[in-house]
Amino acid sequence: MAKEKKVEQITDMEVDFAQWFTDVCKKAQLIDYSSIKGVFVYRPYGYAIWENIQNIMDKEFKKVGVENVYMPMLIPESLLQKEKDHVEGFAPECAWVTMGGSEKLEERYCIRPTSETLFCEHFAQVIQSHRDLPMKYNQWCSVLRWEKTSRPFLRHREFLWQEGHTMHATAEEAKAFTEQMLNIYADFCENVLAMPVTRGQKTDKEKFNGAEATYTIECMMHDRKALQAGTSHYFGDGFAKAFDITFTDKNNQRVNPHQTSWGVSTRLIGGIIMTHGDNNGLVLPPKVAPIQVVVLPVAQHKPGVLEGAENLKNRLIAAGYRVKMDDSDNSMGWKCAEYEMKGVPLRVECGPRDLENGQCVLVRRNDGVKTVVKLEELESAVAQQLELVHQGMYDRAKKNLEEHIYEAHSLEEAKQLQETNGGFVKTMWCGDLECELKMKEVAGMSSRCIPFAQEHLGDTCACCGKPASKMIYWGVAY
RNA sequence: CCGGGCUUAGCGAAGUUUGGUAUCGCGCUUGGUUUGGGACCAAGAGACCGUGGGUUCAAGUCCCGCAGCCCGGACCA
Repeated sequence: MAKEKKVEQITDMEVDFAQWFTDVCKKAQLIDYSSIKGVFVYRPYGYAIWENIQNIMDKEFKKVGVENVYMPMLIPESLLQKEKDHVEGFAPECAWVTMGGSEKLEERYCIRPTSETLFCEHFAQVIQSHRDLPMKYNQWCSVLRWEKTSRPFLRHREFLWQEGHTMHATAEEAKAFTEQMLNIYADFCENVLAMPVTRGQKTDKEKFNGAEATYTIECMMHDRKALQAGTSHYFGDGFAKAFDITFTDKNNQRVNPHQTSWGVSTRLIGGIIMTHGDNNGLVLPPKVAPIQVVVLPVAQHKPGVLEGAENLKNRLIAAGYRVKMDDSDNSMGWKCAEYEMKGVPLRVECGPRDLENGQCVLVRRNDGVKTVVKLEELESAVAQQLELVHQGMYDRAKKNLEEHIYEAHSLEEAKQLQETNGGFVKTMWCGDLECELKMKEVAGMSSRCIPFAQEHLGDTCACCGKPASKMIYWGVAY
């Protein structure tokens, strides 16, 4: 049976989840290590996933009026230091350019860890009037943060991302836009990546340096650890004041605009791997899979088989799918295992017996289910099966998320639940940093978010017993 | 950044204790037989043993530094 068959060379996830993850990244040819710690090579198959993410997401950005720009990679130290909280947060992990050719530079330049300061410098130049607002910019680029530990996709020193930066005339409009972008991320994760998310707000401890509020989408991986998949920040006018960004409003008053920023990174690919993968390898969501359908001719030396398979391939390409046909000399078993490891959502098998009967066999990657279809119904059957793959993946991930959210009313109970089950532990929380630190110390969990969908679990904080009105999710995070 | 383990062909390993001709499996190349779940036979190619020093007649093996990888911890929007 397809489902039980194991791909050799990949460590079982039940044995060692971290090793399984590394094996999948390497064997599915997503990524390669370079000679510098934390700096990775994105191989064609891995980069293609990112390109598909970019294409789909970029269209969503443009629907809400966002324009793409490109900012410099270098930030002068003096510019970086203009906003106090911001520089304090990022200084420890900045990398610096100190030499230009053989000359020592007068001022050192930081390689961007994020580009708020560059955008602000530019906004100060180009914003004059309320008629210039809102200004909604985004850039696709890489950033550099000198992390102490690194893992493929989850924590790189250099990683690919997009960072959106917008300026608005009023606080209300900026706040609303912050939430709108978070919802775009959340919908993208669910509808495109089949990854269910929890939407909520970060605590002050976890929020972005310099932000007034940070909103987040949190996902649960197959090993029940949490992954922050995207964030959207409301800045108020803090940066605008620090960078002297002003505009003349309708009443001819000079005032500061209100700002947002929001980003997702190639960490999303890590999320895909750990949400959907299994012991046979990668399982890719159909909408971003570099190969959506692989056509495998069976007994291809027999007359007519190769032509028949080629015909199916061409029809699917014409129908708009990303298709590959493998007519190499490798055995059928080898090919099946290969494309399972690479997570191709749908396999089309086409052999002499199938062609005689005017049919082919579709096999879903996520659950191994085989469907025999008439050749004339190929296009509609593929569309239907890909939809079922997406839905099956989403349902499984949703079940994993929902079944591993536990309710606790004390630190001890939270610790117990985390140790036995993993997942999210939800409690009431008074809002004090002390209690957040205590939870980390006692139960090893950080706060993940204060969900928008609040529940009333009681009247007192699970950590200190004082009155509490907020419900919060805790978890062990990547 | 702290502690532990590791680095030998594209991949996975043996060889390191006791210094003395670099070994095995998979993969790769060529030819042939195969092909409905990782096929088989035959002949080949492929390694400055992570890197820089040192000890020695002689270093994959012993000593010192550095880099990278993995596992914990701390740190991390």
